[in-house]
Amino acid sequence: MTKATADLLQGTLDMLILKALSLGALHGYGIIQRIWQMSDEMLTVEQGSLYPALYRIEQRGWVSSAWDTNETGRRAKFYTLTKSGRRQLEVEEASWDRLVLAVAKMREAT
Amino acid sequence: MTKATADLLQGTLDMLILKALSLGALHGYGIIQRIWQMSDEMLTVEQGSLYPALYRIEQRGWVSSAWDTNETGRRAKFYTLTKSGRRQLEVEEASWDRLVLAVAKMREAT
DNA sequence: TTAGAATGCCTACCCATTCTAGGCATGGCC
DNA sequence: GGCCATGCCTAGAATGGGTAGGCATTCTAA
Repeated sequence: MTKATADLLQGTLDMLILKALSLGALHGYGIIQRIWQMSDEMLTVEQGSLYPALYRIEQRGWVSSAWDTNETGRRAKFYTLTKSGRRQLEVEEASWDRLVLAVAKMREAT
Repeated sequence: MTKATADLLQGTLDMLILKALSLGALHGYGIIQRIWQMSDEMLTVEQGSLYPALYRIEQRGWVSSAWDTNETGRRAKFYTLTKSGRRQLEVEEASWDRLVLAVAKMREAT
């Protein structure tokens, strides 16, 4: 997983994490890989960004976490999207869409 | 100009300012209004965000400024996009497009 | 067998940018 | 005269992502 991507914009990471978890519970390290794959290898999330973000997101009640073992038998902390998190994802996606639309309008403007 | 919009994402403001100025030189207060209009009244830029951003952008050589009088005879500081600023706008638009594309990929992913 | 890469978690600190909340001056309009 | 719009600016807070570490375990290749 080599790095070939630009930095994220501040404010997009939560949405990406929630989106990744909407496909099923996953541990932190796996979230990074899932975002990488889902985005066609365009989005790289750094561990130093992810773990604080997961903490933040859990505090807000959008995910819950539990230690478990993964398929290879290693201990890992699995995060699950909560109902509230699913709603939040919708909110953030809608807000993202509005911004993308607004910027598109700017592009068209003469 | 009532406020009916979400906050910008950190990192998008420069692009918006440069884009607004790509339609012609303008003073600060006018940039806010032009962004508001170009975006179909979706994007509100606060003065407290704009003026520091303009200072930053001028330091980087992307705009130049000069005091002048506007059409109503008031003194105002007019900003003009430089060659370097025009290039920067292209860079930021391309990077924006990449991010939008990557997020779209995330949306499609199963 | 042993070194290093990959997997997995975490923290402290830095840094950039945006917002809030003010201040100030001028001009137009009721 | 008073108020709103126009026009510029600043200080400080808050946010959140990045850099750069640390640590433990497991797998793989030399």
